Amino acid sequence: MAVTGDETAATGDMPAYQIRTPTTTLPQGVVMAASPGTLHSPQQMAEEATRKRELRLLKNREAAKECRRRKKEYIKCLESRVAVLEVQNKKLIQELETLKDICSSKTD
DNA sequence: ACGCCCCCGCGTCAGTCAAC
DNA sequence: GTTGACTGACGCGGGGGCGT
Repeated sequence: MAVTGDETAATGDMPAYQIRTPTTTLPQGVVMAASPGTLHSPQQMAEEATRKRELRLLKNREAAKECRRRKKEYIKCLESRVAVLEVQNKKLIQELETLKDICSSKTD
């Protein structure tokens, strides 16, 4: 089989594109937050909240892109597997017909 | 040229899950 | 309980095909 066949190997009921691998890398240019103990004024708190939100959106944006890429790959993989199985099915049907012919000619 | 429809990719939100 | 990663769902905008 040309397909990897690992879509159910690791997690049972989870599609391959859903298998979660830990990612700790941040997008370029992202700076981690200052520790909460260093914050003082309400303005600083608000700026920190805004910065955190922007960071979260940025990361989620990247995660969504990656998620869609994996999903497309997964679907592509399934489609090629379908193609392989269809060819295999045709061959088996053909073989069955041949065997039927042989059997019927013998009983005649 | 124009409107309409369909498809695709994107950004965002909300919910879930696992790790801590 | 909190946090971060992941993903389904939703809405939006752009591009292409098609009929008028």
